[in-house]
Amino acid sequence: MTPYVLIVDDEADLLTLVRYNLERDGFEVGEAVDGEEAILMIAERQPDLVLLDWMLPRLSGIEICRRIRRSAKTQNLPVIMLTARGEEGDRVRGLDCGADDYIVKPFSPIELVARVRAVLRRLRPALAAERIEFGDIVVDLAKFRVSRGGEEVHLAPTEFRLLRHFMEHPGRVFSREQLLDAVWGQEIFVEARTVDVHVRRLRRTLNGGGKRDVIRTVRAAGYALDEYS
Amino acid sequence: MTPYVLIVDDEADLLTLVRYNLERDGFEVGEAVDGEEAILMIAERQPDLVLLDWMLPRLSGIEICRRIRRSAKTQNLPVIMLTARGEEGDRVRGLDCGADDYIVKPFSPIELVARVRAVLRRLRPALAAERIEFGDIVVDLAKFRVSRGGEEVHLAPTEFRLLRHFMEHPGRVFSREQLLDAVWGQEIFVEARTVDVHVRRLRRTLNGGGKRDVIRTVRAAGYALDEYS
DNA sequence: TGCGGGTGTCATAAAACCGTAACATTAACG
DNA sequence: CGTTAATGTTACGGTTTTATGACACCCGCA
Repeated sequence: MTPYVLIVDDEADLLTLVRYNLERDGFEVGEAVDGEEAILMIAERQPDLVLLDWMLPRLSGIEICRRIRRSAKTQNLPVIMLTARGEEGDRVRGLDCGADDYIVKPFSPIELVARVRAVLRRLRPALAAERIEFGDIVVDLAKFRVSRGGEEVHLAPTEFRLLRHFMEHPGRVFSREQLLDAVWGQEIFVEARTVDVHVRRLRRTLNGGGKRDVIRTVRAAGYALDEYS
Repeated sequence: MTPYVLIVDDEADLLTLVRYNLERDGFEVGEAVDGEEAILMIAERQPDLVLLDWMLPRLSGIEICRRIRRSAKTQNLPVIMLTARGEEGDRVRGLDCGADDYIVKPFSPIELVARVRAVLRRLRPALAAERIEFGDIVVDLAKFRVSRGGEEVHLAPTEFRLLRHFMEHPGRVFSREQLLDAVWGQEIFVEARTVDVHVRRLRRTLNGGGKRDVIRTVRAAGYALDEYS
């Protein structure tokens, strides 16, 4: 199911940022702050993909990458390198040592997730699910398309993420605060009631034409995708 | 679909160069650094064509080629040999062992791609697609020509590559960063917003005469070829 | 050296989207 | 029923994102 991504970096801020964005996009995330910890964590539980900082204390990113490639168990483990701008010249070396892609810092969250997905799609097609279905609703993550009953509907970005989050956890109830965290972001400060408005908008576009309401309101608790008809 | 080419060479620089040029021209690329790895990779996933260095550690190129020809599964797998200047005398032996073509190093990227295409065209006509169609748009990769509704349109080089990239992944949404990588190249540093301008130019020439816009803007995500009318 | 297409960047216009508050409605509970 | 808290709905100003036009630079070529 949800792919497990290990991120190796010594900057706490970056770890937080990456973790946040990957989790928001439905990945499970592990963290390591240096090369040795990374090696241990990989041995303990093999990730589906490793995000590797170029410059690391103890073991350099390159060295870790080499080790990963050397071990039979992890030979095909997808690796993406993170390099600071100015180290771009090292790109060739990075790819040489067996990385599957590289990302130049600073990067946008969108780019990060896109690349992780791209690499997974290339190397672990089964993991990079690009389509979620629930009843007569289909969300295509690669094409950013949503349809209900075969009919295409247009969602604004926030509605899209909100729906996706619901569809990734069908039936589960989320409080407004949880939704704010998952869909908006943790550092963001918006009124909890704002969620109501977006749920409303989502309902309007999704239930257009008198279709059954797919979002269930749980009084004093939050909202959920409604499992039953 | 996009042909999958396996390069077998022990020089990292050459691998990178070839990969870069093939990918830029719409091929999918796999790499192996020695003969044994090549054999394993071929067994795992059969390529549509193999680029084989003559001089290789472990198993020589010739030996790999023989093995490829010996196995029933890979008997008809197209093979192109790479030979260093001075080894040309070996050409006969190379072709004897069953290679379909050979290229003398150093070679130009253009020559490489041209030969790969030529061999594919001869042996796997269906794969050497030099033409991509999408709706009423036709892109001729060999002639660098584009037409819409039978009418020829002129695209600048960048617009051409941009359109080609979209047409190779119809419907899929690409972020500006992904497009920069795929269309401009990974070493290039240009503003992400520049993509907007080229999309604009592509739209203008492609939609001339009030035709339907074929490029879909996905707010906060990127652009895609629009699949539906 | 002048010309002309091709590119990248910027400034500004236009569009889409978002958050909030205010008011309406509903559900729970006595 | 009546009260109260929670949710639904709407409208609107402000913000973010994209579209567009203009411009300067580069490069190949006459």
